[in-house]
Amino acid sequence: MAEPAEPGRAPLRRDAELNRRRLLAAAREVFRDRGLAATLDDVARHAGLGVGTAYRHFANKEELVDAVFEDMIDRVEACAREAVADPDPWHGLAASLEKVCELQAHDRGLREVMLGTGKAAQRRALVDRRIKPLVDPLIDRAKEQGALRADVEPLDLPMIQLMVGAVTDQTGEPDLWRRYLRILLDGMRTRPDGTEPLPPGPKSHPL
Amino acid sequence: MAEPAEPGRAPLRRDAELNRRRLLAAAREVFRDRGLAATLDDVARHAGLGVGTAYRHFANKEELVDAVFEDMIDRVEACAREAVADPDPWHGLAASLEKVCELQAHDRGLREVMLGTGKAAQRRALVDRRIKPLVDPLIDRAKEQGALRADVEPLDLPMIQLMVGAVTDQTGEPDLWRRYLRILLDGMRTRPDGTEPLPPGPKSHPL
DNA sequence: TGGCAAACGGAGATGCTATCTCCGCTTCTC
DNA sequence: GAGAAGCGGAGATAGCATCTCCGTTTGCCA
Repeated sequence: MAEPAEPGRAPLRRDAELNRRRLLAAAREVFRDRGLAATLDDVARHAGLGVGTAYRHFANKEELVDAVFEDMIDRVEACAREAVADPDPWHGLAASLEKVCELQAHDRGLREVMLGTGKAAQRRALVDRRIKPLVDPLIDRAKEQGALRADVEPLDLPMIQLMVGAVTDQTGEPDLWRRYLRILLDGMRTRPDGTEPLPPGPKSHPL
Repeated sequence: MAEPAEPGRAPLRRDAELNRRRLLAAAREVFRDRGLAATLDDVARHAGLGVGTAYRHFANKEELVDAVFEDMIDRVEACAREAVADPDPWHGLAASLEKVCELQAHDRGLREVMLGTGKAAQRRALVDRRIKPLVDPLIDRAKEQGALRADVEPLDLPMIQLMVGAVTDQTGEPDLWRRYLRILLDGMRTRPDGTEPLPPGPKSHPL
């Protein structure tokens, strides 16, 4: 009567269902450590299964990436919500960026989804649609508070992520990003001594 | 008697010498526009020559990249020297970064050499060895001047370039980098209201 | 428990792309 | 004008990722 697996799919044999989960778990690890360029063969081996099995469950790699990516969206959104709840807008904004950057720093696959081109860009757009409504008001509040310089725009935030992600990608140092995020945050705070206005921001969506 | 071409190489037939130059010029353009991933075949076609000719002049792509890269070093160093001559240390430092970032922004091949891994990293190290002695004193002077925050380190500069390069790479917008370089520079200036100290910098050379 | 459908495994077919070679033909040079 | 130097570009070679096929194993239910 009950459906142990997702609905809309004919129920799998017990071993098949187990293997499906194994594949998803393996994919999460492999994508996290080696990025989206990993092959389905890699994932299958890491799950202790044959390639054929992988291809029975997922028609191709994209499908598997999509499946894994569901998780990522939730984790990213959770970060944003948590940070948005902060009563101090500036602190909330900074914390929000820090959270997301931290997620990215530990997960190469996530970085590639958040910063990449092609399919990755479409996925990233999906996150944006869920995150933007949460974070945009935070930006306004931080400006009213006088902490965030007035010429910062919402689209600057993904660019910050991009830059910070590049640091981790290139160096492999797991915590170095914190230093440069701090510099960027300090650069976005209003200064008592004023600043020249920022050069123009992204024309449309930057990624 | 005179050697019209570089010394140390048996003189080439006139047409061969011309083709060699054509190849170098084509390589500069192709690498600039399409990055180092372009093939020797691409370069040859762009030069209006056959692949065979390309391989007679350069044993492989690496050799060609090295040849083209000589130019790049000189241009980058020229930037640095020009900016170092600035009497105002902070302004000189900022201008120096801006110059290099501008070069990078117009040249995908240069970006890949400056920011890439593998062979590219070794080449980039070569630039560093020539640039660092010029720029390091500038950092010290800018700190003494009180404009640059004291916890900035020399190795932060290549990281800035990295981040700024990532902006251009991802967006393709040719001037967007200016905005984020400005934010980074503002983040590196000392603030009248003080700042928390920066998280630790790169352990060794970051790239 | 027997038997059959479902699922598995993994070698290898397929397709793609980049690197580099080879040799008949062309162009310079003396 | 003859011999050497250089050219062109088809195609050999190699590497790699995707996905298929089918003989074998496993779970399921009567």
